[in-house]
Amino acid sequence: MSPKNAVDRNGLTEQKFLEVYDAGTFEHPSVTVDMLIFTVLNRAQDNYRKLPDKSLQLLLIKRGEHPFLGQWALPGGFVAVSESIEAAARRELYSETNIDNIYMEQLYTWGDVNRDPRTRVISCSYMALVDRSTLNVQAGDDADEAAWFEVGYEVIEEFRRETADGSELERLLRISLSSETDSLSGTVRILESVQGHVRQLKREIVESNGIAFDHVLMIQYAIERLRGKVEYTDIIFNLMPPLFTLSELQRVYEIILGKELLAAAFRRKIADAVTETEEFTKDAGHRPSKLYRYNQLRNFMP
Amino acid sequence: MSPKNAVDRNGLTEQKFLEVYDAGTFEHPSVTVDMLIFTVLNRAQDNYRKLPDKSLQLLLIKRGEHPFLGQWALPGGFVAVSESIEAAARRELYSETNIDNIYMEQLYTWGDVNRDPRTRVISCSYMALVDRSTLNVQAGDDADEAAWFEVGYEVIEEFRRETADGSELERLLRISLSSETDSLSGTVRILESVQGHVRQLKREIVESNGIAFDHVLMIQYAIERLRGKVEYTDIIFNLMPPLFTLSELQRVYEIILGKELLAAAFRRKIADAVTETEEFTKDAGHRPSKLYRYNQLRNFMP
DNA sequence: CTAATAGTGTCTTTAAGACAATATCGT
DNA sequence: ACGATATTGTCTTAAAGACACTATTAG
Repeated sequence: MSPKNAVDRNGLTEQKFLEVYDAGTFEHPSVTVDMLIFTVLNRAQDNYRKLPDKSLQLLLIKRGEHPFLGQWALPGGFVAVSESIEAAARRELYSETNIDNIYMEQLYTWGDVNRDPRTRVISCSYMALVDRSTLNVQAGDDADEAAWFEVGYEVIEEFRRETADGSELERLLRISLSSETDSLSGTVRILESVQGHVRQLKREIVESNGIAFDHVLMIQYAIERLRGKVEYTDIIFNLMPPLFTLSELQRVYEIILGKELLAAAFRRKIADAVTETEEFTKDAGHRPSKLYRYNQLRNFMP
Repeated sequence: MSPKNAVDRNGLTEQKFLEVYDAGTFEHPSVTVDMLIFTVLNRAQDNYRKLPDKSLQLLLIKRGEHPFLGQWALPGGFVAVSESIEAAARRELYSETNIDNIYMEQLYTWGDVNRDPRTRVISCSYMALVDRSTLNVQAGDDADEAAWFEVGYEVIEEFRRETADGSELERLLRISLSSETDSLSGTVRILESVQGHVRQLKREIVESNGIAFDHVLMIQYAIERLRGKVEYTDIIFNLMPPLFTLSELQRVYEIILGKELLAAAFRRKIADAVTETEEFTKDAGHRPSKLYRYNQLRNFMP
């Protein structure tokens, strides 16, 4: 801080300045948080004694109000003036899950002028990763209807165009969300352009089916981030129960990355992220599998 | 959107709802953008015929008002209600540099309650990377004094602590900023904790010397992001002029990453990110070097 | 010639990919 | 024994690190 008696160009000391300062001089936007709460769920297999299939799930809330009445939206709410954004996010997260100790990270702040038809709303999106086994409560404290949706993510088109001073890559991504009762979907266009050496990226909604606001964009962004981070951080263990088999872990990697991995290489790679225990799975109808836990002592930054 | 005649739990149609909706019911925070504008500068060498040294530079503005009068701050300003956050960032960027086509990306939104002593201000930080050779204007349209600061970044301490249900890694990072006339510095503490399998990260200012607000945090975050992205994207070419030598490019990598690279391996690695031209450097006092340009056709996503 | 940087060749080390082979359970 | 998954071994391929060697200029 500057010395207490220093004066600014208007001849004010700091104390005088703060007294005079009027925060309400012009109109402010509203600020909200929107939560992307992901989990991994075991789906029972119809088949003989196969391993349970896993799926990535996202929590959505059915809107009981205008706008987008009846559509599904990310859980979220307003940031109070006396509350940090992160505190608001934690509050929302807790109100949906009733759990405290959950991994959460800020993703992106969405600031287009007309993203909310009511008024100017800026929304800061957060991603949370929960181990489903700790979630006994069926989410939703409030009267709102909440449900888990299985997430599908697919690149449906991708092509390059030449432009005046460079080129452009367009990708169309399809997000599909399905709960026990509802089936939603959306398409996002991502435009990456290079002009000279300057690269720019634009993201826009092509189509949104039952998903409120610009939340498809947020969902697409979150999945992209999750995919990216899974490769160079230990973020994935937030989705795992305390004890897990390497095959389970591999499956979670596979559903997030959207591709199959080779068991041998996979095991080599994550070897020092996990610690083996003395325990095994049982009654599986096949060879038991050793249980592992996350190795906390692993170096955070490689 | 829901059908036009649908009614919500208060029996309102969407049109009625929007008419009745009152945006000004409660107090809103202010929202600003803060710009981290980076450049690479050639510093002339005192020595015989050595290559010019390079340094990473950041643009700061000297505050002529309370609070933090006389200290240096990131350029930035309020987001108007009728303007997207990104537009506000572009506007600020243009007003400082007088250039239009600049690489810019959103970094993080800082939402602590007391980050600004005047009132509640939420700030969204953006990073911009400029090729210094296109910047003929000495930055700063407004009356404010602007200056480029050379950026230093150093890990000064790092240790692990065992806690109840896990462990904690504490790192102390020192940021130093020096212009022709001023020398600023700050220390940031980063605390990464693991409890069970849940990891959390906290960032706080230990000390800030001549740097206004919480801008040391923003600077530290930006450098971290820049370092990270330089390794898996082509972001670095935004800092390069249209034509450059591979040695120059390597030096820029080195100052950003804060470590030396081996020339042979480096050349192999970036081989398909660049295209060679027929031109060479001249009058260098040593063997001329071939000039390259950025290869736009490179696959954006590997 | 020398100082300085540019650029290449190649051997070693490490990591990733591919795939076969072996192990162990419930029925 | 069979179906299913678990786990290891090893050969191949690709990338990164290390370092020596050759090339080209100004003075």
